[in-house]
Amino acid sequence: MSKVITNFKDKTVEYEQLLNDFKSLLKKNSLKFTIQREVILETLYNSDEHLTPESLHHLIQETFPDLKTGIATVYRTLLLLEDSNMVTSLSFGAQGKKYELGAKNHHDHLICTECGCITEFVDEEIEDRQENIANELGFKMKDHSMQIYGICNKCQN
Amino acid sequence: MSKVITNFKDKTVEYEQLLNDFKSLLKKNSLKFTIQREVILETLYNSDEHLTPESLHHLIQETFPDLKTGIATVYRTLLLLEDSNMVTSLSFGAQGKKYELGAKNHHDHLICTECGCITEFVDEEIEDRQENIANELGFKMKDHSMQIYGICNKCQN
DNA sequence: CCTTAAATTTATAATTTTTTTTATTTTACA
DNA sequence: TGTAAAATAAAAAAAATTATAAATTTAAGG
Repeated sequence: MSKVITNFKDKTVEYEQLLNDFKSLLKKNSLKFTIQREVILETLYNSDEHLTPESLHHLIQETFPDLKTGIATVYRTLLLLEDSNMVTSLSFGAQGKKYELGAKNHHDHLICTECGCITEFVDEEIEDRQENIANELGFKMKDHSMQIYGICNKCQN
Repeated sequence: MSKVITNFKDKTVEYEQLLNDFKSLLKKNSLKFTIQREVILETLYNSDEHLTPESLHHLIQETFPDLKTGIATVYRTLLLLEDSNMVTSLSFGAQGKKYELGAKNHHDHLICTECGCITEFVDEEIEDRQENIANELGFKMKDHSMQIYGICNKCQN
């Protein structure tokens, strides 16, 4: 049975975990933990939206007006996070590329082509089947993403 | 049972069909059928790659050196084709947005994160389940896309 | 097969997005 | 702390995308 996502986990604990993962990752690659990188991770975590580099940058500037974070740093950090599979990027139709935190919770997307609204869901049957398909084709699965495009309830009226 | 895509259909007949669909679409919207639009459709059809606007433009210039097709026309036409659901755009990981002909044949993607190779497949079970999920959530499904990321057979060695 | 209005095209400019550069600051660690 | 390595901001550069205008092409009717 598929269900719309709701998140019951303790946000604080979950974020600490995520932050630790990030720190380990950096250390492993002799990269440095900076306030900018933390702020980017934290902002991604606290946002329920799917963010473009630009909207993420705006959000950071609003939330942390004192820290002058450059757009280039946002790009660099997103690339880093994406390379290490901590964030995923998606491109929905005509709109540009958007990023979201992968580790936060896995889910797939229902995207309304009319209003652009996004509903997240997870479905065990599909999850299982994907694993099987990868195996069948000699593929070692790491991750996946799925989008269903259509018209949402509201826009059908 | 999922299977890797192989295409047995008569390419010529299939393309004619596609071209007719395109012409109908244009007529319905009082748009004009131009040689540039045909060339773009044809090039998309003949390519097995997933093309960026730029690579599509290059390919067209190589294949039809006499026709000076501008990059802006490629963008405009891709937008038109995308709006009318004849092509789909996808963004795989760090790479930019890529376009492929939707009507050609529907399929999902297995993407190797090591070498970037893409295997296409289709799986009835997943197709059906997606339809059901959309219905369950009051969504009128139009299209979908799915990507499985992992390491391909070759790169596992 | 002409004529004509509407749409499209090219070429170019303008805009937007992304990446690189450089001088300066920050971090990790001895 | 002191220092080397790495990261940052700011600015410039490069790349990608979109808009504009003059010229060309298309579709449709006579």
